[in-house]
Amino acid sequence: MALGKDYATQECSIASALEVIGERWTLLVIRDAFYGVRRYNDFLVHLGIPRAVLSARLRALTEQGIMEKRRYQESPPRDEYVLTDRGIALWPTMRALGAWGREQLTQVQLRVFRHADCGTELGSYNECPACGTIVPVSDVEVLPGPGLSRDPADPVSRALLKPKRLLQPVVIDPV
Amino acid sequence: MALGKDYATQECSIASALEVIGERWTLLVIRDAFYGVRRYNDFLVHLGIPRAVLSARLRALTEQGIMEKRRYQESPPRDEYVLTDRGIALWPTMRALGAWGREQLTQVQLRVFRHADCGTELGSYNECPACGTIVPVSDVEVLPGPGLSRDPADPVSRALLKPKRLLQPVVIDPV
DNA sequence: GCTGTTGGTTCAATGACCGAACCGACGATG
DNA sequence: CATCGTCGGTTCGGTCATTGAACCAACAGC
Repeated sequence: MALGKDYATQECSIASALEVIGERWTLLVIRDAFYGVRRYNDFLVHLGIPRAVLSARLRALTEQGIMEKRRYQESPPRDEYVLTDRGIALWPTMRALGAWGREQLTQVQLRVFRHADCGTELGSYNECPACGTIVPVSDVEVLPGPGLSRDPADPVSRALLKPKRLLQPVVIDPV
Repeated sequence: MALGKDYATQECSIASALEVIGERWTLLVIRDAFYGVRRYNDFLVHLGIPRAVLSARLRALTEQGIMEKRRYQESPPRDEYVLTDRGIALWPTMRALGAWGREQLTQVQLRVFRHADCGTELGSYNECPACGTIVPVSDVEVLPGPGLSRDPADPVSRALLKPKRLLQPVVIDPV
């Protein structure tokens, strides 16, 4: 999108949202960010996205305040991209979309989301059936579901097989 | 999308979902369908979408079982497009996306969603705070919010100013 | 000095989207 | 019965976005 052409005239918050996150790859970049991917190269190998497109998407997301570019070491200068509060607010959308995809399309559970405090699997509204509360993103634990392949090719997918909290940086182990 | 190129290898229900509904215009067509738009021409004037793209999207959505093409009169033969159960299952996603757009981007409430039974405004999980239940799509009433313009140009937008239930066909009054 | 890693940019080719024009089936009008 | 208008499309040339490969710069380590 980012054409503003017609979406802008829609008078609809869904259209406004799609202006910002509706382009190809954008939501997958955000999904990876929730899973703890932060570095350019990790997005690259995990998504198989063209470099130019990744650059463009990260720049757009940064400009729109959904991600933040952060220097994590000088010399050599290295930056990482992390979700801002605005980006984190997309979690319910991600969950709803993922739940729809699983129920209506794949029929296989690829990932499980649990309440880190009590280990209970979350409902599709991110509520914990045991605690009766909506679980904040930082208390959500992701682990591979029964349908996920056990030995993926790329190192990022391999690192994501370990259970971990959302947003916590993924740890790529050396070859 | 519909390229299947890389999304297919993602092992992720979000990616699968985006394969199907991630293309430009697709989610806006579905949004209109929730609002009761059913006919080719009404989608056309309300969205300002190119005709060829609308045809392609409706065909794809029909093939994927998200919408259904239904003959509503013979002579002249006229069809309408309505959401199937699979399409209706997208409602939580639409709500989540719309809520994010409103809270994080537009800051203006363009539409209000109420529980038709009791008139209470719904939360962003489609729950009725008064009744304490998740409200099914057919019991949701849409009405224009404070931010919506009162005299839109196209007849479909004008017809949508009347409060109505989701999925109930929109009534276009003659010029 | 050479090589490898990270984080990019540039470029030609392909594919998607756009807007305008056209088309066929039919009803209504005169 | 000729013409006009509506509805639901298809076709087509031009433009814009995406793709994949190549290139580049900064730096670390050997």
